[in-house]
Amino acid sequence: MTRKEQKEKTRAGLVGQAETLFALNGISSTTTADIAKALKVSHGTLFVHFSTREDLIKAVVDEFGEKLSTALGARCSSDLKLRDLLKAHLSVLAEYEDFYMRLVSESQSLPPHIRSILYSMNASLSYRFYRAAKAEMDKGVIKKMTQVHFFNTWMGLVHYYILNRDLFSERTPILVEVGEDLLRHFFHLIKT
Amino acid sequence: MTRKEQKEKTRAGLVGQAETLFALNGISSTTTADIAKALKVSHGTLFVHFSTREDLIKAVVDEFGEKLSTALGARCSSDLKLRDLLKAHLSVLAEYEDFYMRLVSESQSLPPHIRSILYSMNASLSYRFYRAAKAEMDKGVIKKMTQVHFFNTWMGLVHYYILNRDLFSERTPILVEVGEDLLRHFFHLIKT
Amino acid sequence: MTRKEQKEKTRAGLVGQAETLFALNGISSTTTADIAKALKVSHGTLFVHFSTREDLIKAVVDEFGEKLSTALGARCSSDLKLRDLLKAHLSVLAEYEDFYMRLVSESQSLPPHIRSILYSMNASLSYRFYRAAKAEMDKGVIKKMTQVHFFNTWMGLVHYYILNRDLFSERTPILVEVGEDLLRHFFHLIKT
Amino acid sequence: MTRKEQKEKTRAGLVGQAETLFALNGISSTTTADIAKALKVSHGTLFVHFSTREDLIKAVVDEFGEKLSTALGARCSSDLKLRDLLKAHLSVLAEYEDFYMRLVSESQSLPPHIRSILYSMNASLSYRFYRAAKAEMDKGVIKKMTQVHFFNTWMGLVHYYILNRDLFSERTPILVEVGEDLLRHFFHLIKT
DNA sequence: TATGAATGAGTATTCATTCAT
DNA sequence: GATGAATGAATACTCATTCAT
Repeated sequence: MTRKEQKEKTRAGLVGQAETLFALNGISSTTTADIAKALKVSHGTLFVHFSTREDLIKAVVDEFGEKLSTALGARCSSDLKLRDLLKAHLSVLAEYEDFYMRLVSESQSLPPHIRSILYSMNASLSYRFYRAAKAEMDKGVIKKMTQVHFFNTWMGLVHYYILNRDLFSERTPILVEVGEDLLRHFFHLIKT
Repeated sequence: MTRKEQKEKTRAGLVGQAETLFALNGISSTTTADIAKALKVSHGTLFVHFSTREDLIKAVVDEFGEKLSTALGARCSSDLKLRDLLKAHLSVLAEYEDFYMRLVSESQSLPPHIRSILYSMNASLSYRFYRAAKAEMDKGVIKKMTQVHFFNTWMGLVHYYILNRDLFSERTPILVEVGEDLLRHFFHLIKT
Repeated sequence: MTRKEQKEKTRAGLVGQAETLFALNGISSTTTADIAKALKVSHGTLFVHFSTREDLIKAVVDEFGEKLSTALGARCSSDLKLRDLLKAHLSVLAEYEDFYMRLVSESQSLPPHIRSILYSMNASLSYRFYRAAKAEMDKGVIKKMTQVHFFNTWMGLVHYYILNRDLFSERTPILVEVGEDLLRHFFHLIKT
Repeated sequence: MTRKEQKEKTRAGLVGQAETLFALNGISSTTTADIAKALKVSHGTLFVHFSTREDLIKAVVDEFGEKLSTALGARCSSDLKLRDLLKAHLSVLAEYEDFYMRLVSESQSLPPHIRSILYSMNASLSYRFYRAAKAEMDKGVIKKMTQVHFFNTWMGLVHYYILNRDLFSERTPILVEVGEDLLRHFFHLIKT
């Protein structure tokens, strides 16, 4: 039992250190040796747990997806209003902003099966947001638009702030800094 | 003179080949050797013209900024209406979409002084767009908002489509595929 | 007793799996981990039974030598005629041809004390063959020659076919394919 | 010119050192780092000249094939008698015996396109030998047999001595030690 | 005794950069 | 000024072996 626990601990440690270093220096500039060193295990140990660097990256992204979706689930009762839903989204992203930024920024250079994790995270998000938005569209409070348009507008804004954070503030997480403003602007856009 | 011309020609050739390869395979996965080979000059020659790989990247981005701004200037008389201005923007970006996508996507891993070139490209753009937008805001046709908000909304959408192009269409340039739709949606958002 | 039996069983299993994998993929490209995995025991277990990879190889070769010599013994009454003896030799080698090929092929890269096992296998073989051959030499049926010459000629031919089997047939074991022909040719050579 | 010469010199040096080390320690246990070190160039330099370890091995084997065939050509006028032809063969192999032994011994673990170099070396040899042998068969001096049988018998004997040289003498090259004896025995076998 | 997680010294290969010609 | 051979520090990955449980 202790044996399995120890293994899990090391594995989790590797994933954790990887996430930290990825967030700090970027995914592609973090080496497997860096990660092992950060956890103070031998370089070879990393490959006991992940047969490939890519495998480790996948594990990190997978875990990140879980974390994000759990955190979002915890913060959202199902009958949340649109504004609160988006606010929750921002606050969750803010919490993991450093890594999320790297993920969004480097997703192009990640293998497709890893990039697709990001996509599927967003698919369920899009659906949830639109359900809340639809209610308000029907009430005539906000403009009618398709689910894709709605989601792209929101994500476009959020990602733009994240990817260009050094343009907007030196303080981080940027989403805490500009979150209120972003939300207000978004609602200004979509209200009828 | 011929000496200087030759030198300039080689330098320009390197910049050109670099841009092509960056667009094709990404900036970080293009090696200096690839670039020299593409121009059929020796690997060492590249370092006669650029003391560092980073220097070359900077030159490429610089030149790209010029090209973009020239192309935009050529397509825009100063009294253009907002819609035509944005349409022109899209058509210029579409023309250089492959490289622009790499630039946006990898800008995080580029050194700050290169990333800042991107920013300054956008600064003048933002001003121009807002001048045209302001006219329509004053007429009450579109919602009032700050220059920054206006620009971020537009760029957020454009970049989101570019960075996730494989989500929206297999055809490229994506901005030609979805340009009309994007414009329509953007005006739907900002109209009063 | 059960303890000791279990231990012996594991040890034997390791030797068996090793032989199988050596035959299949070659000795030097089979890892200790592969072997343990094939027997479904832990990697560490292997080193409980054999303190070194080399030790295991030695055990495999030892056991193989026994097996070969037993099989040969079973097929040969002591008063066998030369032709039948050689035929028996071929049929025994054919049975274990895959591993035998690896052994002959890689023996140069094996440590001397392992290679010498091969040699001692052959020593008794040589003696046996020569005794049968001597009888026929005395009768004047086959040419007179020394034991070493006789044995080298036979083994040279056999090994040449085995080591270059892909040159002679795609079917395996090669010794079944060409055995008849080989025997006929050998007797053609040695007959007076 | 000096430039090209220098390059060729390094390349040739690498091939030469590789051959030496391959002969000394075996092909598969010689690392690219060993080879570079032996020539006192950096490890990276090796990959300027050979994009792959396999490429280098191929070059070594190719060059070896040339050398062997040249040396054989030099020693053989076309109207040589069989005995002199085989004697020449032995003396050439003796000269390069160490490497030849490794080549024969490890050919099984070499990629097919390299192994095929060995085969094609032998094909022309076989033809040459048989032409000389045929003449003597027609005269009734030696036994009639097919080209393949003739060649296999000879090569089988030669390779057997080479591969098991430590069995026959401590002195090397073994083919010098036992050459006379081998030839005499071979002719004893084939004479009518 | 068996386990299996951890080790660490390799291994081939890459690439921006240098420098003698 | 251009060349291109050489460099060497990295890089991901391998594997026999060890050792605490």
